[in-house]
Amino acid sequence: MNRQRLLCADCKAPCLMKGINDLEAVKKVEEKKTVLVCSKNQKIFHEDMPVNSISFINSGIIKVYKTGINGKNHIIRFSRAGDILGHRGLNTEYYPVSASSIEDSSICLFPKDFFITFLGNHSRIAFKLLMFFSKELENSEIMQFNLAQMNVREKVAETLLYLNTTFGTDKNNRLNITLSRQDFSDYAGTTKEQVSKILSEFQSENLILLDKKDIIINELNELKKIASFGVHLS
Amino acid sequence: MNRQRLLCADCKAPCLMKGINDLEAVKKVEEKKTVLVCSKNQKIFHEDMPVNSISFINSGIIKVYKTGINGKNHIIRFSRAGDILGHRGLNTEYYPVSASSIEDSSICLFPKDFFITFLGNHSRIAFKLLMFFSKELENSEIMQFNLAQMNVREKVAETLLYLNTTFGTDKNNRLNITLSRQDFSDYAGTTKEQVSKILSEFQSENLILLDKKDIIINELNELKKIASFGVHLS
DNA sequence: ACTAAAGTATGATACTTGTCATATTTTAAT
DNA sequence: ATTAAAATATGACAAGTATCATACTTTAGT
Repeated sequence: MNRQRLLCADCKAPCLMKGINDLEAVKKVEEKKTVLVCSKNQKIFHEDMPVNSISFINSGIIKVYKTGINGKNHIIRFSRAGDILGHRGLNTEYYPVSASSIEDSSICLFPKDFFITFLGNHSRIAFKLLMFFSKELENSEIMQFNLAQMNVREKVAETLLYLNTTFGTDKNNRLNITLSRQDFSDYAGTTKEQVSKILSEFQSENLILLDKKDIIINELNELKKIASFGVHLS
Repeated sequence: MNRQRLLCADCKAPCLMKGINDLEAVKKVEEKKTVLVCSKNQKIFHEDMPVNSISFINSGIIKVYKTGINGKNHIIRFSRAGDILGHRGLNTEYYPVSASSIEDSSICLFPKDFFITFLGNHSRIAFKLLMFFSKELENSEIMQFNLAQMNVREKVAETLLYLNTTFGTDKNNRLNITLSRQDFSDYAGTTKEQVSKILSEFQSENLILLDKKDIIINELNELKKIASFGVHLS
């Protein structure tokens, strides 16, 4: 792991700290930072753990979820480079959700107290964060709507659209994220068997192509039609 | 309507502007305020309307919802005196949700531009707002979880708990809010018929009592048990 | 007080979805 | 390369839920 890459000043991830021209401040931020490098399937934090830091993802993909019964979790979002992590710990002593890596990842941690003080001294960043929260809330409310009103086929189509928008595809329309059926269903709001069935269905309709663990999107517009009445995440 | 009651300085609603000791600022806020008095079932704003103001509810109850198909909406929340309304318009040009009064209500509107400038000049209030958004996000994610994982009986129990916590009851345990079966189901994430059936079921189990449009909560603890595996809104 | 309209309750039915069982494929370790 | 373990696919079935039809109750307007 190249430690050099994780200096705030050179960081390529679009984290919230970005855009501070005050080099003095960047240096202070740098000093307070801890870098966590973790492999696939590591737990970053768990519900009811005390919140000590607010973090930004430097690389990798993290799932944020609530643990349900019988190992059936509900995944709130998949976060990637530049995304903030644990921000909901701002107003609570204990995490209300869990987070695990689904790929090898590196994460920059800032002590919560420092982060809050920093916000107090940088109102532009505080405002940026406020706008970010507002956007997050919008997405969450869209998720509510979709979970409440879509049938399984629509939910699976909508999840494909979400993954396509959030992680994109390579030049061959291959999704830049690989999920287990379980993770897919925990996000979509159904079961792993239903996801298997519907994805096979989509494949037989030539909307997608299943290649090992990868998914290739053939007919984005058709998928959009299927999830058409839903509101889409952005 | 007593216009006097709606002076910011005397306002009893716990709105976000509260707690500013700077009387000069309060006066400025006062000047920018428009008061909207509306009767039951009035639309306050609708999806895709341009956002001109951020508001606080002075009295009454407002439902905030997304319109779905066949008149089946999804209600995001019921807001009451002191709650902020249209705050999601902070980062968007157009409202992502609709809002309607379900009781006679009065609402204080502040121009969006003024509100944003005001936040810039009062970082403590901006921070309060940030914490509020964080809390809202938490509640929304809990809703996601419940919509994804609860069965109908659990959803109905959970909705009763939500109404009980949010609006409370009078001394006879009569809920301080009256909803149509349709609104109830639009919040719970099911149909009006299912709500009728489950509420009847709860009544026959002596957990609640249905009295005209009112609901009397007899066994709060039993309802909590039914929704036990769910995470509860606070 | 009467009447029409709206809202609610409830049973029957059909459809959707989750669960279970099993076969097949993929992955990872030796 | 071989084998065991894990993940996935798929069909059969059961359970849960939505829809529809209809009766009943409540509300609001005359």
